[in-house]
Amino acid sequence: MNIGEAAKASGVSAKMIRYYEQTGLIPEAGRTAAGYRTYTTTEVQMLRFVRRARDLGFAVERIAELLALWRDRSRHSADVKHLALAQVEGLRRRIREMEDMVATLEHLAHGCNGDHRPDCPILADLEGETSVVLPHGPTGTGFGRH
Amino acid sequence: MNIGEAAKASGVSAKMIRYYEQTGLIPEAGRTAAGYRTYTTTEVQMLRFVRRARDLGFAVERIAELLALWRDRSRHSADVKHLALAQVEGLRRRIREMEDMVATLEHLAHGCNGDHRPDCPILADLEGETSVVLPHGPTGTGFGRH
DNA sequence: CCTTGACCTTCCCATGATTGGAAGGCCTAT
DNA sequence: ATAGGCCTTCCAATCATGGGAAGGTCAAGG
Repeated sequence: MNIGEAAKASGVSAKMIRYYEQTGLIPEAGRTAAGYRTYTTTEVQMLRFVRRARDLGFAVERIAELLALWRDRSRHSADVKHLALAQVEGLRRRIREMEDMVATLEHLAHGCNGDHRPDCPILADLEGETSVVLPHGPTGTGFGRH
Repeated sequence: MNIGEAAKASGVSAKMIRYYEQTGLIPEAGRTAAGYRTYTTTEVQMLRFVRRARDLGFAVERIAELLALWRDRSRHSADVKHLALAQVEGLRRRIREMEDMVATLEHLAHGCNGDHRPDCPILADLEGETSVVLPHGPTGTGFGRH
């Protein structure tokens, strides 16, 4: 299977397959006499693994760790779980940050008439030194506050 | 006021002030005879505006629009409000995507023993073609789910 | 007056993941 | 044999930010 077919079968673009190979995330593919990369179904499976992990928001660096565990048949599932939960933590932190932004923006937008007049508390907040930074309140799971 | 003081007063690093000037987000600063950039309190206020908008997650491109409205004394507050609510939309969409990831990861992690044994449904999911993609519900607001 | 240290200037490079394109080689079907 | 669709490598751009080098400037103190 050449790189185009592997791309279609795995959902990873040919460009990215070469990039992953170049950066060492995946091993170098075999080559035909003409220099074309060839892929086995096992390698396509690995590419799908990478794709799926990306879809779950894992950084490529973490995916390298996941792949190492995947290949290690004497791995401890605790290590895998730890990576997954660390990822959850990171996602939740970013979600919280964005929720704070949403809360602030909605608060400001609520006070804005949204008509033809120029007066606008949103701009007033942005320009002033007394900004309304809404903290994220006691909502949520209470996880990972630090 | 030179760039270092302006940076301290606005919360925008000197590096970023030069970058914003170079990319046209902010106008070119005045210069001393020796070539040092100088900043007035008005310009520092503009930098604070930019800083605050970044804190609310606005892309620099949007901030350019916000600054244009800020400067336009015959603006319509509706335009400002529209930008703010569009930003809320964008944030909510990204939050929803990440919440989907969290839900999937937690689902998978929940099924993982997390002990010394190698068996792990997380890896099984990543490698398989039958992935458990938890969808976010029927296109609601994405609220009230976790 | 000269040195020192803290500032400033421009220029280049790196990040992370991804995409785009150019120039050239290969393969297959007509 | 030629067309077109693949493939190869290399180079550049994205977005916002930081790091650092090489060199000029300024203020304080000896």
